[in-house]
Amino acid sequence: MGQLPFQDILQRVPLFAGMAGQEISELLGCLSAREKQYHKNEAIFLAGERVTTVGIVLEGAVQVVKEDFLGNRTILAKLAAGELFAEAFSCAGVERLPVSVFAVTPCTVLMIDYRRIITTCTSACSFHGRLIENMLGILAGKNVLLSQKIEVLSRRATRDKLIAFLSAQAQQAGRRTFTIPFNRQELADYLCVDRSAMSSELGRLRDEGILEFDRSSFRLLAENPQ
Amino acid sequence: MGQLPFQDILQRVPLFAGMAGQEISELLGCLSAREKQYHKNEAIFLAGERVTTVGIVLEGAVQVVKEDFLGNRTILAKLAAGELFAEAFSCAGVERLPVSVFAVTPCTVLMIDYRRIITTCTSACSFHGRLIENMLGILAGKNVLLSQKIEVLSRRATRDKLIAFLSAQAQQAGRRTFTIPFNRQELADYLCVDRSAMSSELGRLRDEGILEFDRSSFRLLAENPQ
DNA sequence: AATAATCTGTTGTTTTTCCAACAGGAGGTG
DNA sequence: CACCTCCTGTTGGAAAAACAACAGATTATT
Repeated sequence: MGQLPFQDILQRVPLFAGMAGQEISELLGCLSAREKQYHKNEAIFLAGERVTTVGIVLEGAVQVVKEDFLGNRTILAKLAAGELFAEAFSCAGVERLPVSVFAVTPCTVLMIDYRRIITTCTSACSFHGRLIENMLGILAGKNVLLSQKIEVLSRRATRDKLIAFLSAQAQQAGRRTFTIPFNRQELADYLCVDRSAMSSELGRLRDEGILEFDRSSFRLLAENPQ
Repeated sequence: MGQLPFQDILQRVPLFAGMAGQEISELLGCLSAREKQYHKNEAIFLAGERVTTVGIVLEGAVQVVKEDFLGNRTILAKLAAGELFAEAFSCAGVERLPVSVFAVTPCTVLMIDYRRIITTCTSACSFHGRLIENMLGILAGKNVLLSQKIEVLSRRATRDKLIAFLSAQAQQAGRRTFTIPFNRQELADYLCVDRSAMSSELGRLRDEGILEFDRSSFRLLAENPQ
């Protein structure tokens, strides 16, 4: 690897949190990490393949895409430099990749074999432990976010989705007044409901004295019975 | 620890996959795992606490519960012997537990400190590596399942939820004919829709020649354009 | 075999959501 | 300031889902 060409990016990758540039460089050698180039629109992974590698975008952007049996394509995520992909599938050892990954621009990707990550090398590389810890933390953190979203999406009514979401936000903030990281359209997308219907429902909740809001700042009013 | 009292259960815990009883016993010592007893209805973890331990149910059953700011309680999961809990929150290092865990029957729980898991002991215990690998696999597997569910729940219409779910099932089975692990009510619960409305929608899809079904076995018919 | 319990599909009514369209307000720019 | 764009709230009609209730099948139980 020698001089790290993407040092600035690599240092911001959560997988390498807590490591300095030189340490990352050593680690990458120990992991036999390989840089790969892709043309625009080229497939990085195709659904159905068996993958055992974790990908890190170093340059450009990639898209994670799912196709249903009717041929409908859904873009599940768009990843920029520094972001990880295929990590869950690799670590879980799924037989067939249920999604495809494409380069949306010409891009450079760092590929690391999952088995290299979990196999602690007895030799020098002292940061392997930290790597595994980071990986565990990343997967667990994603888990928490996904569970949180499912909890919200499990509510059938828009009203209940809003209450579930806002409750969670308040709980996270630790107080009844808080701001959300979404505008109305983004919130509607997150809740998977229609923006205008959601807006009406927010108005109704306000009229009923359950909450107050102004733009992205909210305040829950209903008294907790306990 | 000496003679493992819950050996049969421990051997079925995914976290200890690939280890024999004696090996698990050694490992538990190295991890300083502690058995704890709880009375019926006793709180094991309370929302708001900071947890750094992974729990494993050895005896009895526990419930994971979430409460929103209106005081509505939702049972997120009911866990039986052999099942893990709080692992994602511990590994992710969340500051405040967003859920509570209660004993629904008198029960015995094995508590393992997360930091003990990630810190490989240099000494004897050769299965520590496997433990970490298992943990990674568990978190990643859950990740895949949660993502799959979100993908389905993100569809607004019941029809689209059904197609997304059945497509995923077919893809997993590797063929167009497959059986699902749910009856109608369970499927409706998974999709978070009304059973009768879902049933009607299934009928409509059948009438339109998109799928065939009998009980829990399905067959997707629409020709894939590619 | 008879009975009970569960599961599934169907239907009509009520409620909710979606959709499209518009208007007021905030913020940015020339 | 005038103009533009983006964001938010509102409304009315169309569509979909929820709900309740029931009947025929299937499965389990006695």
